[in-house]
Amino acid sequence: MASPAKKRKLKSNLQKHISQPTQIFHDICVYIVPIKLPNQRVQFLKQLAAKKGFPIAESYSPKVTHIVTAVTSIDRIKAHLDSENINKVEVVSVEWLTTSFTDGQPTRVTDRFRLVPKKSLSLERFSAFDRQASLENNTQLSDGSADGESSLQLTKYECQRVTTLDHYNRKLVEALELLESHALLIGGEQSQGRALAFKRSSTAMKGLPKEIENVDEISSLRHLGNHSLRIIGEILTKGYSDEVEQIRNSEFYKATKLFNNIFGVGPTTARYWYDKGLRTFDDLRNSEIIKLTDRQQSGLDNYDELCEPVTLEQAQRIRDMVQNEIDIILPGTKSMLVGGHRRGKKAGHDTDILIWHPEEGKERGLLTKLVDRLELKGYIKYKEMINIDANTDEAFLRRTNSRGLSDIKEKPGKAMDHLERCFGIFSFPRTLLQLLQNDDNPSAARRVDLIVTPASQWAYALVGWTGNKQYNRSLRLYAWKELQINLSSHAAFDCREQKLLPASTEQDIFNYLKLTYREPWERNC
DNA sequence: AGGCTTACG
DNA sequence: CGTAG
DNA sequence: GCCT
Repeated sequence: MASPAKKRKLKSNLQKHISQPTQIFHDICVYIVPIKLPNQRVQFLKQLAAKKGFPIAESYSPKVTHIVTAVTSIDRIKAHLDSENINKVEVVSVEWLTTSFTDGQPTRVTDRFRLVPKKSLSLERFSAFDRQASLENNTQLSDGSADGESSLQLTKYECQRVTTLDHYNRKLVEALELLESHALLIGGEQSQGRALAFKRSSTAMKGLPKEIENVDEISSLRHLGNHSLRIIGEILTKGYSDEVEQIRNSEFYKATKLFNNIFGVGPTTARYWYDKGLRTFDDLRNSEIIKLTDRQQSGLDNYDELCEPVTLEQAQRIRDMVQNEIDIILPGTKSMLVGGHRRGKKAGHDTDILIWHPEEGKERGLLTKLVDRLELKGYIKYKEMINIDANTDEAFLRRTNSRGLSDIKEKPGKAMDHLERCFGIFSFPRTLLQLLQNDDNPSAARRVDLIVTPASQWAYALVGWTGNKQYNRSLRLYAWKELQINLSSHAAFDCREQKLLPASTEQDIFNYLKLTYREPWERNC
């Protein structure tokens, strides 16, 4: 235990300018739980407490009388303190501390400040989370506001909450997504993480049950830190963010974003071209130093048509056409729209079709035949085939093992040369309606993904290909971190039990993962 | 200070 | 490096 | 960038 004098010495540059308290409240001892509070905020509160004469404990001990926390679950506090024995201690919100500072003395603890167990949240979109959070006996911080509205809370993982296409903070989400996209374009090891953090703040905003009017409403929410809150605050107060607009209008962002929109061009290539001084598509076409890959050339050639939104009706027509073909090739084969359209999007950037046969193994060789037929009909402008062979299952288990777990004896994989996926640029005749709107062009180029799955992997393929991307990332991270389950779009492997988890429905997978089932349209993170 | 989804060409 | 949810 |  360091003495107060020693501590003050350690933090001398922080605290030397702080005046001595006029009185010290010896009958209390405050412990600030350093969870969910930015360290800066914790330090600030501690300084203020010292100044105001509030004894602060550096760690939890029996002498503590008030536990101050920004978290909303009593159980999380118990877990953090590794002690159930906090019954005689007041567990209060940060608001209690700040109110006490304002009063100049410890404020009487009322329910307004306590972490109170409460069953039903008033807002439907959080009620599903409540059920999920039954792992952590649900409690909620009462904010005591006059209108009686409950305080907001966010789950650790996006897959634990409902996120729909409709939400209340479009402007804020748009800004945060732009920052994410900018971070990706800048690139570098550091930026990947920053991009993910901005993505998480944006999905956090999508998950909120109402339009935010003041930063204070969300300042203690998970995933919203200094930077995101600053941007949000700016937009709330003056309608826009200087930082965001500066990026949006920058030459770097405009050019790299444009290049990155080309099918086959990722952030690295976009940045490389930008560094070479290129800014427009004409620059690309006229450049003698730039060599386009076949994929990129096709992406550039079809750029305008690929930018046209794919309506649900168009996607359904494409699926119908595919279904007609597979009915001929192998009767009994089924197909369905997945991707954004299954999540309820009315306009997507591509079409994803999942194909399978109820009888395991019958699907072998199907994709090659299907693509051959589509090619003969002239529907395919560009394609890439992705092969999943017998080694895949082995590879899956190898990777699983390399995450630090023991070897697996039994290898379930059996040899099957099995084409799993075809992605490319297809071309379809436009409908009469489309022709009326597009003067000359009789056909429309569309990004299409065809995915063939064995029946045994259908549920995993369905979850994976329904997405969205962020939902999948959160689901897989959650599965691994919380349950030591390795999840992919083929299977799930439980590393504790050392066994694959067979699933025939999406619900089976949610059950394995101890998650509340989410409808596809609730997975729009 | 480390981690950030997973699997394919 | 790129593709996909 | 944000969480642990």
